[in-house]
Amino acid sequence: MNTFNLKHTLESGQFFRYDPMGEWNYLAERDKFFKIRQIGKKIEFVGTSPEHINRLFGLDQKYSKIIKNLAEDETLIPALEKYNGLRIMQRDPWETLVSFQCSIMSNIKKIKLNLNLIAKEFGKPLALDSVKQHSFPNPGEINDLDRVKSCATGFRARYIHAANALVDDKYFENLRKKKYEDAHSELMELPGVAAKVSDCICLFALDKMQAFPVDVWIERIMKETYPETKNMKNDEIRQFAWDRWGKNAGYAQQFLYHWARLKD
DNA sequence: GACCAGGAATTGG
DNA sequence: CCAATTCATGGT
Repeated sequence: MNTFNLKHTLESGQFFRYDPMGEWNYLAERDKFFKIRQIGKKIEFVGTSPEHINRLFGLDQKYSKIIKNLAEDETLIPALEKYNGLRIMQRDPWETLVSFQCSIMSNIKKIKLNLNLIAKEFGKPLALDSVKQHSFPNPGEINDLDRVKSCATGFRARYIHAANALVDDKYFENLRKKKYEDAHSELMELPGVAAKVSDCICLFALDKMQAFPVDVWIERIMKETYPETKNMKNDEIRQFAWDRWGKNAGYAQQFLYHWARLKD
């Protein structure tokens, strides 16, 4: 198997409903609830299929090729080495959409709280070993604005509630087939989805590996690392990223993000 | 570029 | 303990 580091991957702001318990990590996404651990190079999991694991953690990507390509940019090398094995996940698009609608003016801890409350409020009970969880509701099932508000979502509740009525799983499968630019702009038609949130969905759920979400962390680290971006606006930073890293821009972003958040 | 958004977490009393 | 303040971030 290619290089994979479970810890780096889970802790890099792509996935929220996971709980470490001893060596194991319990993960919930949509109707799946499973546990996974990594000991040395060995990955073990219970509660889902190898296909799902390969897909979710991007284990079928040409990782060494991507890293080798990014390493041509010398400034990335420290991050590439330190967080070797960090993968871009390929998640369920619907839960990813709601996750990043929740991310507006929020933080990882609170996003996690919001998603678990939504699952508890609208999903079905699940259990593995003696650990309890809830499935994430399907599109169309988050259909009561007051109950969405009761999940501590605040002003985001109306975004989530409105998007819930506009999409279904098929909508996302169609987006997956489209090219990045089209998928990106279509997603922005949804309430609570502007460029950044759209890029997160493209990158983490729709196989659009050139997507380059620019949040405050990326903006900061880009301007520190590449002085020529100092006065750029976010969409100019994205263009800079594509000029520099092309189709691997998404991976560059993920390493930079993790580096920016953990370096100090 | 300014303005706005709701709640959790933390601090101060 | 409760009240006040801080924190954190992206959409419009």
